[in-house]
This record gives sequence, C-alpha cells and structure tokens, in this order.
Amino acid sequence: MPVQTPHGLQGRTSSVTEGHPTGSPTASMMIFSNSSSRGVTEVVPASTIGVSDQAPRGRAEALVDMASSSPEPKETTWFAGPVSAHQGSQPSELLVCGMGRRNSRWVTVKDNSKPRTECLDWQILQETAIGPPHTWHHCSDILFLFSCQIARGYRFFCVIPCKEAFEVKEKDSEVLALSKKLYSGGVIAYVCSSSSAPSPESFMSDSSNSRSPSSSPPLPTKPSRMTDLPTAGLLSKRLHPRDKPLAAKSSITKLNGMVLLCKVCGDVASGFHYGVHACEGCKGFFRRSIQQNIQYKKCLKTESCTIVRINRNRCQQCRFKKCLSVGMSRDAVRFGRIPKREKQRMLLEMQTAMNNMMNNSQLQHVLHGAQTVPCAIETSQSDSSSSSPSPPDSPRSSSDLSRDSESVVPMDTASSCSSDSGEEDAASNGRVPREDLFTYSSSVSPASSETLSSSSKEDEEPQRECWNRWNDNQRRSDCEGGLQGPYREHVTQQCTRQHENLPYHRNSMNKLQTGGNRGHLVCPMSVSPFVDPCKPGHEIWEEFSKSFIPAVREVVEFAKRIPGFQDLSQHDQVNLLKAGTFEVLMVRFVPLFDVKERTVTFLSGRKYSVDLLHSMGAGELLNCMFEFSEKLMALQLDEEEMSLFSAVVLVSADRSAIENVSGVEALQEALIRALRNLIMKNHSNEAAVFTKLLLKLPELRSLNNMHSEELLAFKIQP
Amino acid sequence: MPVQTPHGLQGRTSSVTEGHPTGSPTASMMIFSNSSSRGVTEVVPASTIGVSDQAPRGRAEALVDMASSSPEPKETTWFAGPVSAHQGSQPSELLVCGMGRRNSRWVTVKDNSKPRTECLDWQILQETAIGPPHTWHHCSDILFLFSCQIARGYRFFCVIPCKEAFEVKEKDSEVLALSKKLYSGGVIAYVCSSSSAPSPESFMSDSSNSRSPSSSPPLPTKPSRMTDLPTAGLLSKRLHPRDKPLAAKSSITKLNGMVLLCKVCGDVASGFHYGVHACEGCKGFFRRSIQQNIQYKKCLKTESCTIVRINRNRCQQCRFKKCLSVGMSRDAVRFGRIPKREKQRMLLEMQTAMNNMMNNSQLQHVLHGAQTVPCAIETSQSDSSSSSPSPPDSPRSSSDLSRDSESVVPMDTASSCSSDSGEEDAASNGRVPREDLFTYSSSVSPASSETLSSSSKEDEEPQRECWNRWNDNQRRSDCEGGLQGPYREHVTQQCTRQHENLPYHRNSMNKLQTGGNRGHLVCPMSVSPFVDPCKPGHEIWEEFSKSFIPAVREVVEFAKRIPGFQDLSQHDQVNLLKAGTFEVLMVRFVPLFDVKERTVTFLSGRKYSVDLLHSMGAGELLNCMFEFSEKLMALQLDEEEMSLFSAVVLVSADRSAIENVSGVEALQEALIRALRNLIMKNHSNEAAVFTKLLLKLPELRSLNNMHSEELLAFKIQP
DNA sequence: GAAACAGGTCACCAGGTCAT
DNA sequence: ATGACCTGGTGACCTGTTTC
Repeated sequence: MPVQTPHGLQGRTSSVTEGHPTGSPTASMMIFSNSSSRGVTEVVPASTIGVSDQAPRGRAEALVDMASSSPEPKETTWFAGPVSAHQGSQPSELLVCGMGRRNSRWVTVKDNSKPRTECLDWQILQETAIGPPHTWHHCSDILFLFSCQIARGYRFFCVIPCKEAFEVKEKDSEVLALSKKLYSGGVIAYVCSSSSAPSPESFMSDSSNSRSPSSSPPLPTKPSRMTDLPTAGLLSKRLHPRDKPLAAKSSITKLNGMVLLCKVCGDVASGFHYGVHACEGCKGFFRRSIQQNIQYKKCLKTESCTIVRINRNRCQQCRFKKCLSVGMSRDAVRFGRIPKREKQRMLLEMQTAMNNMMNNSQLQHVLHGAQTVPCAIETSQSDSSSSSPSPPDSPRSSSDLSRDSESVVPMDTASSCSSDSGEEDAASNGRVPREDLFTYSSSVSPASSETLSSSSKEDEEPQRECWNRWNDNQRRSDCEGGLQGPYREHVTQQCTRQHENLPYHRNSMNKLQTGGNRGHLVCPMSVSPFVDPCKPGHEIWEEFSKSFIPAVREVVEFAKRIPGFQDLSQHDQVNLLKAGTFEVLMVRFVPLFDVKERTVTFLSGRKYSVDLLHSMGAGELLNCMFEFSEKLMALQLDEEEMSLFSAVVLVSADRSAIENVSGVEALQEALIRALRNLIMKNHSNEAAVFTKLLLKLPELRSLNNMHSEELLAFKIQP
Repeated sequence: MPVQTPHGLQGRTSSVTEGHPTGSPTASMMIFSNSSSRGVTEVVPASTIGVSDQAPRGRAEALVDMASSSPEPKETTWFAGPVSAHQGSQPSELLVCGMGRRNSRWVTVKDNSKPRTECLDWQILQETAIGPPHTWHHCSDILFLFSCQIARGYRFFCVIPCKEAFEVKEKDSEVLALSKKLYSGGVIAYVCSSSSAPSPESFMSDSSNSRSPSSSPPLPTKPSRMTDLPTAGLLSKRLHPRDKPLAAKSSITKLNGMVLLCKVCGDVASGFHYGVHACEGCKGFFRRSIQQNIQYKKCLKTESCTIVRINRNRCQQCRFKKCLSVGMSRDAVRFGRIPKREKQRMLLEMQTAMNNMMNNSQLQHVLHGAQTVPCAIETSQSDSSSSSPSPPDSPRSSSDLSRDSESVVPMDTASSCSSDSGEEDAASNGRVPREDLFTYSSSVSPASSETLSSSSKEDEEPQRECWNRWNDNQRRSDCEGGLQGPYREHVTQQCTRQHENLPYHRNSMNKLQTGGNRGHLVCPMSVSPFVDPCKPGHEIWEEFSKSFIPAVREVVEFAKRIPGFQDLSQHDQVNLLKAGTFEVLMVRFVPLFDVKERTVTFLSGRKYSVDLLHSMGAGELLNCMFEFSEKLMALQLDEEEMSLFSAVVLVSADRSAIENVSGVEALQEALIRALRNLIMKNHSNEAAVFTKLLLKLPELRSLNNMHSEELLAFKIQP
C-alpha cells in the first residue's frame, strides 16, 4: 500500500551530463523516503527514540573527495557529511548525504580506520527508500527543510516531511516529479543541487565548527568538507536562488530554522498562500488566475509539464493546473498568525521522523561497530589504530562498542560518560563481575549451565555449543563495560542489591536515593517527575528520550550475548531489536512496579505512586504495566529464567521485517526449549509456569503497542 | 489528495429552509473533544471495520421528534438516530447518529422488523466523517462522525478522527463538501446546533439516564433524551486539534471538553463575545468594525453571502451583517464568569449526550439485545409498544440479533438479507444443523467432549459444566441462524465441503465458483479482485467493509458459544471481541491461504495469486499472513483443536480495556488447559505443538497490528 | 481569586503595485 | 506577464477589567 520507491541508487547510473560544462541549470534533488510500511510502528517504539539524538555525534564526518575520480575535478567535488538539523533546542542531527553527478553518491570516508569509499545514500536510503537521482527537479510537498548545505552550486537539503511520502515519477528522461502520498512516519531527506550555484567557497568557508562533542576535532579542512551544520541559518543567507540578502525580513517562511518550499515549483516559499506553502511567484500567479478567471493557452506539450522554479513560466496552463493540484484554493486561505500548536505539532512530527530515521543507523552502529556503518566515521584525530573495528567475536568488540556508544552520547552527558571509560577498561581487565541491567544471566551457575545444555536433548550438538558460547559471553560480559555514565552507577547498585535479595527485592531498590542532578538522565520511566512542566512538549520529550538511551544500549548488549543472535544478519538483528527492545525493557523493569504499594520505582531510586503518575498524565498503559508486572512477578522466576525469557521475548519479536525468518525461528525454538527445560527443572511442581510465561508474550506485544500509541499521541500533541 | 466528496445524500437533504423563512443562516455548533490517548488505536484495528455497516442495524433507531417541544414545531423537528461508524476493526462500533431536519437525511426503514426511521447519512459518515447538514459551515479536522443526537434544534455529532481531517467546502449556500486534511491522532466530537438559536432550556432537557449497561430500560421517548455512554470520559480532555497544548487558558470555549462554535462562521468559538459565541476572528472583525465604524464596501453579489469560516473574509459587508444578525452587539456583552447554574446544566447535558454517543451500543446490542442500546428512541410514528426491548436473557435475543443486524444492512443489500429472515426464524425453531464459519466445534465428537472435560482435572467441577454447556451451545447453535444473505450460502457450502475433507481441503473450496453478482459482498479478503479500480477509494472501502460483516457476525456468534464467555460482563465481552475479532478471523481463514500455489482463496471460491494481489496493492501483511498460515497449517490441527485455539485467541485478546481481568484470565486458563489436553491427546508424539500454538498468539497480535495499520493507511489514502 | 470577555498586539496573508 | 514589495485586513494570543 504505501508507496514505493525507485531504488535509491538508480541515480548513480544515470549521471546526467558528465563533463557537464555549464553546471546545467537543472536543479537536482534527492529525496529519500522511508519505505517502511510499518511507519507508524516505527515511530512508536519509544524506548529507542532517545537514541536518535546521539546519532550525529557518534558519527564522524564523512569526508568526500571526488575530485580524483571525477571528470570535472573542480566542479564535481562533492561533499557529504553530517548535517545537523536544529530543531528547537535539540541538536538532533541527521546525516545528510549530498550527491549529484557522477559518483555523487559515494564518498571517501576517512576516519580512524583506513579510508574507504562508501555510498552515502545507503544509510538513508535504507531508511527511507526513496533514493532519487540527481535529475530530480521537483519535489513538492516537502514540509520541512531542516538543514542544508551548499557546495559548488549544489544545495543540499534535508527534509523531513510528515505524514507524506513521495513517489518519483519520471517524466521524459530528465525530469522527475514526485507525487504526494500519505504516509506515516519516516523521514525524507532531500538534497537539492542548484544550478546557478553559489560558489563552493561560500559553502565551505564556515562551519568548520562542529558541535562535535568532546572528542571530535575539526576535520581537515579539505575544500569539500562539510561539517555539520548547526542549522538552517545558512539557508536564508546563501541558498536563495536570487542572492537576495535574506536576512531579517525575508519573505522566506521558516519554521525554527527550517525553510519551507513552494509546493508548486519548489522555490523557497514566502508563506502559506491559498492553503499551501508557496513562493511569491506562484502566489501571485494563482491570485491573478483566479481573480481574472484567466483561461490560459493550451499547453504546447502534453499538458503535463513539470513545474519547477526554473521553468515555471513556460507553461501557464500547467502551472495553474499544478497550483490546483497541490491544493491552492481560496477556500484554503489562512489568515492570522500561525497557531502555536500547529507549529509545535510540525516540530514534533519532524522530531519523530528524525528520531526514527536515526534510530536505525544508531542501532546498527551500536550493534556492529563503526566499520559497518557508513556514517560512523571517526575524526582523523582520534586514535585510529586503537579504534579500528574489530570483528564481532573479537574479545575487544564489546569495549569497542561501549566506546562507540559513548561517542554517540549527546554533549550534555558526554563528560560524565567519558569519565566512566576508565572504569570500563579496568573492568575489561578482569575485575569483579558486576551486573547490569541485562545481565541476568551473569549469575548463571554451572548447574544452570547444565540445565541449559540439557535442554538440547532433542537437538544435541548445536545447542550445547550454543549455550556454551553464551556462557562464555556472559562471563566475558561480566567483565566488560556496558553501562555508561551515571546510569551505570545506579543500575549497578540496584542490580547488585537486587541480586542480593533474589528474586526481586523492591525494598532494597527503594533505598537508593539519588540526589544527583543528573537523575533525570539516568531515569527511564521518569518523564514526569523530573520534567519541568513548563517546558514545551518537545523538550520534555527529548529529556525523556535521553533517559532511555542507556537502557536501550543495555538491551543491545544483552542481545549480543544471546547465543546465536549475532549469527543473524545485521538486518535481522536490528529489526528484532527495534521490535523487541521495549518488551525486553518491560520485562526487565518488572521489579520496579510495586503492586502492593502501588508505586513505581524509577531507576533513580525514587518511588512514585501510581496516583501521582496518573495525575501527571500516565494513562492506561501504566495500569497495564502493573498488571503485567504483577503476573510476571507471581511466577517467581529467578534471574536466569528471566534472562532466558528476555531472550525469548527478543527473538520472538515482530517478524514483519525479518529476512531470515527460519533462522530467527530456529533460534527462538532453541531458546524456548532451553526456557522450558529450565522452567521444568525449577518449577517441576508447577506445570503451568511455562505456559503462563508464553502467554506473557502476546501481552508484551500489546503493551508494546500501547506504549507506542501513547508515545505517538504524546509526541503529536503533548 | 484533497478529495472530497460532497456526500452522497446531499441531494436528498433538501431544503434547508423549509418552514424556516430565512433558513436563518446562523448556525451554532459545538464540538466535543476526545482526550483519549488511544485514539489511534481505536482507529486502527482493522478487522473491525467490516462491522461498521452493521452498526446502524444493531442499534435501535433513535428517532426524535422535537416538534412538540420545539419552538418552531414544524421546521425544527429533528431526528436523531444511530448511525454506525466504524472504525476500527472490530466490531468496534461507534454509535453514529445521523441527524438533520425532518426528511433530510432520514428514512423510514421497513423490513422484517418494525418500521423505523434511520439516518441515511450514516453510511457516509462512518466512512468519511462527512455528514454535514446543510447548515454546517465549518468543520475542520473532523475525521469520523460517529455519533450524534439532536435535541431541540441542536444537533450533536461525535466525531473521531484518524489521521485525516476534513474541511467543509461550501457549495452555494446549501451543499457542503469536505476536503481532506492531514491530521494526526485525537478525537473530536462535534456538536452542531441548529441555526435559530435554540433556547438553552431546550438543550438541557433531560439526560436523566445513566450508563447502566445491561439494565437500561427502554428510553422514554423524551425528545432530547440522551442515553448513556460508557466512554464518555474520554471525550473531555485533550485531543481537539485546536486545543492548546497546555490546556490551561485556552481561547476555546469548552464545556467539559465540548467546544462551542462560532455563530457567525461556524469556526471554533473562543468564547461568548458581544453576546454571541464567536471565534476570535469574528470577534476581532466585529470589534474593528464597531470601533472604527467602518463602512464596508458594498457586496459584489446580492448582499446575502453565506458566511462560513472559509469565506468569511471575502465579503466584509455580509460578514458584518451576519454579525449583527446573529445578535452581536456591544450591548449584549456579558462580563464575568458564567453563572454556575447555567453552566452546570450545560455540562450535564453535554455529558449525557456524549455518553449516549459513545455507547458501544452495537456490539452490546448484538450480544445482548436491543434494549441496552441507548439510542433506541422511537419516532412517534413507529410502533412504540411493539418495539419495547426484551431483556438480554430473553429467548428472543438471539433472533432479535440477527434481525437487528439485518436491518442495518445498507439499502442496496437489504432486500437480499431480508429475504433470509424467514429462514432465520425457522432455524431458531430447530432445523437441521448446519455449519458456519465459526462452528468448528459443531463436529465435536463425544470423545473429544471427554477430552475437553478431562482437561479440567485440576479444576474439575466448574470446567466440566462449562464444557458441557459449550457443547450444548454448539448443538443449539447448529440449529440457529448466523449467516445472512448470500454469504451464508457460500459459507455454508464451503464449510460443508471443508468439513467433508478434514482438516483443510482447499481444493474443495476452490471448486466453489460463484457467478453471482453479489460475490463481492460476500467475500471478505477480496477487496481488490472485486473492486472496480475506478471507484473512488471510499467506495472501495465501503464494499470491503461490507464484505466483512457476516464474518464478524460469525465471530460474535462463536464467542457467544464459548463456555463462560457470556458470563463475562458485556463490557468485557465487547472489548475482547473488539480486540480479538481479527485474530479469530485470521485463524479461521488460514486454510484459504495456499502456500504452495501462492494463492489466496476468497470465500467466493475464487483464487487469486499472491502476485496479483500484490500488484493490486497488497503489502507486507499478505506475506505475513501467508507465513502465519503456513506455520499454523503445519501443525495439522483438526477442527476441534482449531476451534479451541480460536477460543483461546479470543479470550487472550488485548486486556487493556478489560474490567474483570481475573475473570478473563480464569476463562483463558480453562481454555488453555483444555487446549493443552486436547493437543496432548491428539499429538502425543509431538510435544512442541502446544508450545508452538501458544507462540502463534503474539504473531497474531502482530498481524492484527499490521492489519490495523494497513487499513489505516488504506483509509487515509485509498 | 478565578473565570471569562473587551481590547490590544503583531505575526501573517490577500491583494495591489510597479520595475523588469 | 511576472514576482518582489507594500498595504491593509486578520486572527491567535495576551493583558486588563468585570463578574461570580
């Protein structure tokens, strides 16, 4: 149903006019759109959302020098790199890849590892599915332009729309148009190259800055280098086709720095005219058309001219038609100022879409290390030798990961995280095992190992090896870092205490009181209590999201220790995690719900009553969580069982996006067998425990959905 | 995209002004906003969609004759009645009441049951949320109109949105169309009052009833009576799009969540300005007009422009005139807060109205008979005595049900259905057993009965009785009607054949070819093949929805035969069905998916290849359904097992809205025990079957979600 | 003191203008 | 004829005042 989408790389083949003397007037654009049919769902998984913010940071800049390979060395030097979009206060960044003519979608990445050429589009394309060739001329209905960059006549925009997707329609051989389609969630990145180009220099000049957090130093100032860009500020200055000094009183409509484009011709919009964002030209044209009821001369071609800025005056009939088709109408005019909520909603939607988009990349990054993630490029300054990617099985991989994830942490928390790194290293040298959020299994005893192994009765060999490997991993993980920052401390404390009083000692957890001012950062599930109610919704959202970052990371770490999990394809790993992270977290957080006292203990150690939380906006979900927790607690599982159950939960995650279904199923079967055997052994007198446990799976699925919905609702209209 | 669709009945609506000299242009409106954060969810559940069509049927008609109490008896006779909307999947029924002036949108339906007046608009309303009376001027963001009530010149609409909103477009002064608008989440309830400002008293009339579910007696035919509504609470808080983010001091005048509309232009009113409920725009306009004593330019037309939100700025003279005509005046200013008593009365009235609307009446109706449906207001002209509702337990309830549902069938299919009604009656008198969609258990052998009974080892007595009762029910159900119309014949054939060749004989099903021209009406899962691609999306949608009506009805019947199910509260029954109907249907339809041949057999008997379906727009969901089917088929369950599994599926449905969780759980446990025992008996050598079956539950949950999403997307962008 | 409205403010847009 | 600017009207918010 929803749309799709020429494959993103198609453009690569087409290279317009190589040699390309004039810098041809055609503007090229790219649109990436998210192809996921499950857009809504993807938007939802709340827990993961917090991650997005960090993505930009984790990512080093991509430095592209196409000059050597390009036929037109000087003109075809392409740039690509992270462009940050600033929305609201949050430095959420989006990797935006520029592209253009020949080779435009590939960049040479220079980071701490060896330089390599990668397709910059891929990262986004895979997210968004529409990967338009450089010849795109039109791109109507772009809702938000949130970032841009210019290089040598090319404008780069990164746009995320909301609720809409685009479908490329090719027209002749040169012009492509996009037809609007509804769509839910997702991100579109939009890159536009301009013909009449601003000089590359203008583009490169500044922005050497980066908000690169603690670690990233400025990139080498190669000419083509694009650093990240705090935002659209540039756009108003440089990007307007007509060199207008678009400073203060520009007629450009911006939304928090994002520039809106004319729905008719793609020019920069001056406002919301006759119901659509339109430029002055199209506004005037439409006005005259309707005022004087002009009948335009028949189109000389096929009455289906593509209307773009540069040709909009060539065919009045088609232009007017286009105006109508995009919805211009006297009935649609809006007077007065833009309602705040509308603005807010737009921002939120952008945010959501961006978060979504970034989720994938980050998740992949965390999972598989930088080398598999095209954008995860370290700055040249970092120690390239030490951070060279290691294979997943390498003993170092885990610590590599933690380092990677650390670099992804947003600035405001970076310092605290980095301070932990020493500890990590120490830990990796064989310190006292510690437990973190998802290492239930760290306490696996020899006996239970046997239990696990014995579970493979029906399928001896492979299973045994599997479990052995798991145990190895667990052991190793006990010595390796996983938690970051303040979160780590708390969780470590908590888990330790909890462990002392198995199975679940809420009381001991309650003792943990943190007075730290970073409490809110380490406290998933604590939106309200730590949040300033006066803050705008999206800020609250950001904070809440951030608070989940460490927890999500834990889930990833946990997943990696599930024997067999890493044998799945990256794609499947990512999708299982996307679908199942919330559910695993839910299982993990069960002990935090005190049914008797009707309180929830946040990881900060604070307890909040259900009533308070309800009064602060918690809804039905909270009740359901309590219900779930009560039932799960009633089963009296120990850590080992919980751990195994968590693994089952994760691996039985939604399969809709899984490539290797049978592989996942096999893994799930193995896990379930193990779980059953373990349960049978521990609860031999309670035959129903295993069944009850399985029945928790659909409940978790539902909780996940509710959660998603609440988040969506929250984000849409806080 | 703009879309819309003057609604189909507009022609019928005729004269606004009959009786009504000026047709007084003023319209006052009210909007209720729904705060449910789960709005999205409700929209989604796809399977429920099919039901919508029946809603009107299940629901008794509310006929309001305002004549006696109305100030203008003849012109202001209003009618209100149930219009079903459907949204969601499951038989989630949204009570939708159409309304309008006499004869405009209402027809008297005469079928096998008593004649009654129904709103003709409902069909459209449910689909498009377009059901505006001629006086509607503005109605932005209305997504679904699911309920309304009229009292003394007030029209009440309850609207739930889903990702789309509509904007009214006026056509001349009488016809309105709606243009689609994007919108995300939330619920809007919309109440529109008729033009000639009704007195407050008329509005407040009764509402004495409460939402007592099962006990509600027939409503007195009070003119403005509003019946109860379980979900009313939902409507209060937050989702109105125009709502300000932080509730507090919004400029929107609300009464307990209900929003008042501007008397001048129909926009959302911000308060009572210059003696009239008016929006900020008209308030400001009037203020400027009088402050500066502006003499506006003469109207370019006839000085009788209709003033609605979308055109209010086109003719200042007429706008000002309208302001004056609706009573705006500096002399009419009311300062200070609204007198408590007046406010209270309004609140009460509103709340009651909302309660009425939201009642899940149809499902309840289907389940428990008509008398629980609040809107059952008879017209003075209908035979009120004969229509007195019978108690839920009355022996007639079942046949009442079918009759009622039938009466809801849209006119074009009504005839065929009504022809079946005689049959139904005969069936209820003990005819030859037949099998229908959900009577897997009808073939339960004595042996398997024992199996079931033996399952209650752990919990002897109650279980045995339970199963016995089930079997009784099954037997009885064999003699009772369930299917309607052509669907019935097909399904009966199919099931019979299928039964002859257990467990699943697709081949025999394939033999069934229907040449009937109503095939598409009886064919769930057959959107595309039967649909004229040229039809507008909403028509396709309607057809598709209709095709599910019988199937959903079967699920309800099936549920009723699950032992213990009817012991649950109505509320819980309804909610289990709402959440689980799709899943049950999915299980039921598994044999229709031929994995080897990659075809889907529709109930019409036609097979369609996956590729064809994909080419017609089927998406990932189809693949997942195939996957699911393959796995489930692989388990080789027989009918009995499938039946029991279906029961488990239904009872393990999403619990988020369940009142008596432990009751549902107890039932589920019993069912699961029975299932396990049955499976163990039949598949003693395959220990994993039961486990695998349980693992199907989360998969079903996910399919349900995907389905919901696709439906949503489909509805949004057909 | 809170609720609720008149009036004020100013972000925004339709429409007009006029150099191109 | 086009479209960058200008002008005047609009209406979303805000403030001050009135009333309960």
